[in-house]
Amino acid sequence: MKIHIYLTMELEEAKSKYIEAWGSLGSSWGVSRTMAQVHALLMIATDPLSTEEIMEALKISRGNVNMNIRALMDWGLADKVLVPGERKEYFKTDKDPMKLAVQVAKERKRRELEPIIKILNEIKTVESNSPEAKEFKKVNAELLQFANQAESVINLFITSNENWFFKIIGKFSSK
Amino acid sequence: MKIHIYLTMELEEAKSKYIEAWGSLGSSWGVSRTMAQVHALLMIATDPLSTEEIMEALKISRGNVNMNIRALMDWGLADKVLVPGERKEYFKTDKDPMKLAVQVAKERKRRELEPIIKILNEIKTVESNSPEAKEFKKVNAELLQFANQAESVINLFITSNENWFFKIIGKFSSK
DNA sequence: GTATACTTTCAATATTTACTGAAACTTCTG
DNA sequence: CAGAAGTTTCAGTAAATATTGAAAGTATAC
Repeated sequence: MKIHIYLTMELEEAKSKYIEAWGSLGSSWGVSRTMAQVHALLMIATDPLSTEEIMEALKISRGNVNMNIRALMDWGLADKVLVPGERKEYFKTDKDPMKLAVQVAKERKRRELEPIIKILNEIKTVESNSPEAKEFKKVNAELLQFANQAESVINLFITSNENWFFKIIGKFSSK
Repeated sequence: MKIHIYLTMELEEAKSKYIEAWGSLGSSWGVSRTMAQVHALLMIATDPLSTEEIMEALKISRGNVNMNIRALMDWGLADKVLVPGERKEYFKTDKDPMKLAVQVAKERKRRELEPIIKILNEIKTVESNSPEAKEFKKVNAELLQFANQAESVINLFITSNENWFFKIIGKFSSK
């Protein structure tokens, strides 16, 4: 029995670490800390969780859980699960990191990359007679080219199912 | 003359748009808005700029310029330029977007990906007798594998010079 | 050495962003 | 339809982050 308790503690500690790490990483994939923590919690939960369970696990308010769950659903990172006979709503997330990554790539492309490509294309039309303007256009064109290349990499990543993407990369990186 | 003025205005407008867009994109590559704006300004400047010029262009304080320039140098995104006979310091950035991207990838790998890989490896050692712990370990292992794959993609990108990376991708994405 | 021309630092402040909690709203159930 | 069980909203507040500006620090020139 003693051993059992010890193991449970260990697991709990590992879980907190996991949630904490995921939370602090959150800002790097363009997501708030709490949103990432809720996501982490869903990642490691064996079953879908209710609002109450999330509240308790992360010590955050009902409103906060609701807002962040909604944001996660908006990103396509969490789903509502309805248990027959139950009135409460439960939430789950896909546990496959690859699917998560594809989803994040998709959303960020739409939210960040596409708007800047649009602006760079608009700027392309600026008149350029002065040397200063010429230089500016050149920098702009290079950045636009780069952004387009980045977009095609992301598209490749999004459309490639499973880890086909990584297999390709693996082949080349060993050279 | 009238035309000249018009063209100048156009260019100035394009420049502001560029700086603004780059600034709002900033947060997505893990950099503050002002830091990204300073960077944008250096990107489109024909010559290295002094602290005063940056202050004036972006309407920000001396201390703010100093801090953000330092952060950019810390990221390897800006360099000090000393003009012989001049006491003032000037700053420039590399105008090649590919070099910028490599630099950002390098820094973010170090600051974000590596720490989480470290934590995931630590967590891997948790004892797992209960089914719950087994499930947790499985999720953890999958994420670790994914993180390692991501790291090798980034490494490939960092070590590949010029757009060798994109040439490879291009070959496959056309399939 | 000291006057000058700058750069750096940092406490105070402003701005932005996230969180709470309670009230309003929406089902469902008998 | 009334009440119960649950969800959503949002004004107020708390926390985190960024910015200023002035004082302290540094280097150069004379």
